[in-house]
Amino acid sequence: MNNSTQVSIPERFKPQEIEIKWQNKWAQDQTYTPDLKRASKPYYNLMMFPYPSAEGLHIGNMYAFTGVDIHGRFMRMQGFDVFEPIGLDGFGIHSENYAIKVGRTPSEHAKISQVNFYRQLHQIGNGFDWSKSLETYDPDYYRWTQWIFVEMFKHGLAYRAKAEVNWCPSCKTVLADEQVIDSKCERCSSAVLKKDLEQWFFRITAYAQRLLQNTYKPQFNWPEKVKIGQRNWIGKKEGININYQIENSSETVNVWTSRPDTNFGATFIVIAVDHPLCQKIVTKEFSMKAKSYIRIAINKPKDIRLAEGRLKTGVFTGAYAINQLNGYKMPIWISDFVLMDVGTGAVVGVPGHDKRDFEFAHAMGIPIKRVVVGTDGDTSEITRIDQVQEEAGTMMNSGFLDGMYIHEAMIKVMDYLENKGWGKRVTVYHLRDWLISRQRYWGAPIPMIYCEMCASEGKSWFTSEEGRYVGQNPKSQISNPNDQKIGNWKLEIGNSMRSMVGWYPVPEAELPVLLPDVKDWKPTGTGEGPLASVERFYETTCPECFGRAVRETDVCDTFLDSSWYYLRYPSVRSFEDGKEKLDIETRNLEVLKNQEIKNSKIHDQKNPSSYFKKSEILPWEDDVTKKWMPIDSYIGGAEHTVLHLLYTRFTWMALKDWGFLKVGQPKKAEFDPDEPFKRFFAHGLIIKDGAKMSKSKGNVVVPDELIALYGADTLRTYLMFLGRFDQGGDFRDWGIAGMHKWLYRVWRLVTESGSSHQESSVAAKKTMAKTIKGVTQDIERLHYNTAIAKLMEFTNWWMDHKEGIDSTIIKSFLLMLAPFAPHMTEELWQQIRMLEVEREKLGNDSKNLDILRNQEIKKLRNQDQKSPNSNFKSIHKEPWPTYDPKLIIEDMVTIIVQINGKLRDSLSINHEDGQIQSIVEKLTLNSAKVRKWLGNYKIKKTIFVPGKLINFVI
RNA sequence: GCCAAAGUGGUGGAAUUGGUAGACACGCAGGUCUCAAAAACCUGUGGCUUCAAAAACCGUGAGGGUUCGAUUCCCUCCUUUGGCACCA
Repeated sequence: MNNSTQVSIPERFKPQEIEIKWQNKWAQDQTYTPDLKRASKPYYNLMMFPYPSAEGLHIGNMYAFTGVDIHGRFMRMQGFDVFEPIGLDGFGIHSENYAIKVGRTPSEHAKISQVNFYRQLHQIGNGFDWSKSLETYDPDYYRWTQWIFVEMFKHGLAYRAKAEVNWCPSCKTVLADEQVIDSKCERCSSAVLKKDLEQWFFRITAYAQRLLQNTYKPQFNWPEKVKIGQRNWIGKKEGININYQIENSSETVNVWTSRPDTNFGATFIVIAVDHPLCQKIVTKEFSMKAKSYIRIAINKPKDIRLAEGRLKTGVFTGAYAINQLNGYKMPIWISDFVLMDVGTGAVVGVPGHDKRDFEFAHAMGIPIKRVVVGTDGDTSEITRIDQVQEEAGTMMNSGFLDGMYIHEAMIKVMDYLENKGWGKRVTVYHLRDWLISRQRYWGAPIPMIYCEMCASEGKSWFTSEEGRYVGQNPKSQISNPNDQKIGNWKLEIGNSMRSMVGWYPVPEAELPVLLPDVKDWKPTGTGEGPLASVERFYETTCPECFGRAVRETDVCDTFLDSSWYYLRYPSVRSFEDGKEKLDIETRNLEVLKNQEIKNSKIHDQKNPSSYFKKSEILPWEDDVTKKWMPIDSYIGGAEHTVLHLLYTRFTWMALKDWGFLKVGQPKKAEFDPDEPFKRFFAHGLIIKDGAKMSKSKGNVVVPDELIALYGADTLRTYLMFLGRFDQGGDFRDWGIAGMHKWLYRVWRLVTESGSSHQESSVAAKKTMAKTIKGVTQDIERLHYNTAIAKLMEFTNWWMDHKEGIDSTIIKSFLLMLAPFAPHMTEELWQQIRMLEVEREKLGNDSKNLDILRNQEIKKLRNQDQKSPNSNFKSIHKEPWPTYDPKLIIEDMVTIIVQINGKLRDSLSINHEDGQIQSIVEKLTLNSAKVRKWLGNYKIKKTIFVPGKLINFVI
């Protein structure tokens, strides 16, 4: 450039050095550790915690966490006390299988992967509060998971019932759905069978109505598609249960239908292969055929049945049910397309108005009756599937319903059936109860004890002193103002009492039930979990009669672990200052020691009132919970938008109903305290080469190498630039270098102009004002990709106008870049601040500034990280930049000139004139271009949008 | 089959409520600097017609509609992705 030897050489951009330095500084400064008790503007920024897989954190996790972190950093700069915790959802089948594969126990493996995950989570540069991290396999955590199970039980929401599992006869073990491939075992390829097992369920259906209703409240700030997902899953349907008398029998068949309006067209009944009536009503003539059909159908795996498509099979029972409406004799069939666990396990067939019923009737030669006329007016007989009339219409061939529109007929016929005592209106839900039991090892043991002795006497916890006490005073535990919403509490208890004979929850003082270390376990061959072969685990004494008893050996579904973790974060036990969190082993020992002490006291606690006393000891601190709940923002993957969120909402509601949860109350109606999340946002997925990343496809990208090469700042910014945060993006390796180039350019622009101190030009101020406005709006909407684009636009402008940019503008720019590239911006920010301090001391003696600057940078770099710097204030705690709205108003506007809606010219005009149609019209019509296009045509119409557009219609 | 989301240059993607389609980037091409290379910087880059410029025309999965004007709203269809699945 010039001959001067004094030109300062910009400091090289060394992300690896800078990043570690600032991560340490932030930790020392506790930049991201809010005072949970004293925070004045709490903002709980929650992200879905990761499932620690074998490979470690992958780029998809990093994408999600970075997006959430940017939101958190933005809110912090808006003046909020942001709490952003992280943890590990570490129980579950994948960890268990992987551990088996590498020959470790799951807990050994968990320790290794925990170290790896936390290392990776540190290096991505998120503003995590590391003093509050948790792991679901930590006894200190699952103690409370078990406590929630116990409370579910005590409140009648946990019960046992039979449910089908996948069973591999060769491995003698239960398989998860995902371990079944083409109805064969993933490990040994033998055919998978179905097996009925007694399992634990949570009665989430008792909350179905409330879970549904809340989604319609205006405060329910979730994306529409996620709301729809929740509603469809709950799947509320109004219908009627009809009891049909079986001819020549004392039995009746009970059928639920949502279309009783078409009941005059019912010509048959179908019951499930495992319906109890199968044993009772089949006539001798048909019994052989029926038995063989049932035997084959009952073991037919689900996917084989699916592969057979809509092909309808079935057997006639020989029995008939009478349709009371018209006396029609409906043959009763048995078929595998009817499922026992849906509705009443029986269907009434109306083949004229249901395609599936038509297929069945058609295949079996059952008569088809038309009872509805659609808009096409077709009243002919229905002989082809495309004639099946499922849409709305008018009734015919339906006695007293004839001529009515179906909706009117629906009400009339339901009233009629109810009046006659033949049916009863019933609302059903697609939602089924939550299956908690897993016949596995790596999970929280279900904290229940079964006592054979008590069972033989018909006793259970519900007949114990404590159980009776709670049972008599349900209201003392439930603070639910709208009780009918959760169903009849006493009834639930009643239901549980009957099926729970012999069962006792592990006394709270004995929790946690520790998962024993097992070096080698084998399937028991009975369908029980691996713990069933660990004698020292399952052998115990009955809390009631002190006789020999056994523990439940199933473990909890991991969805239970993740249904309450956000409640634990703010109350995670802090260990002594300066001490690292205890590792699992040490903590296990600690808990064991406590348990010994507890065990010795356990049986002193026979006084029922102690139950209530103990309920004061909770997994959370009331004051902290009240301050931070409900969650301000929850962001997570779209794949969890149904199950995880539904279970979480249910757990929250239950804990709240029982009075365990003290929630912050809204001042107006800005949020709903009945819901755990004020706002939920679903981010998109990162794909690679057009497909979701998965190990089997071999397209998993690991962030470590990329961070080593480019630094976390580059990777973060690149990931956020790929596409809109709610839509995900396609990861390509070659794009990241471009992002690195840009950040380096920013580095150079800032360091090069660091020593200049001229005034900003008006143009620069305007450009920055526009940038602040745009970037702020984009970040608020989580449109990070366009926010980055706007910052890039600014740097492009900067390149051409270096002389007009002062440190105020540079600082605004760095503040906006800070959430994306937190390390680099911190470094540059601190350099500028030091320089400013020095400049104040020296006055504007520019001669020495370059030298000074280099000295300061050296100082900064070599700063002893251990010595606290009282002057330090992180860029991440600085307020977000603001702008003067007056600067946004452009002097000149561009008016688009259209003729018949096509762009023909544009006109630059000053802002005021651009608002006035007559001026714009006059100027436009003067333009030669426009005159050429108008020719001799007459202008029929002129459309004018002030400041934007004028359109002549000719 | 049902539910949800999406389809825009060679590529990833932009385009508040309908108002300049392709912002920003990647890639590519040409250039400056250099002995050379890298880095950096500059210029160009939807298609088509054209030596070029200017200009016109075509263009947001396909077809139709509403409108002065449609990537945006409506209808039909096709394709892709995710979820559920014989749900009575």
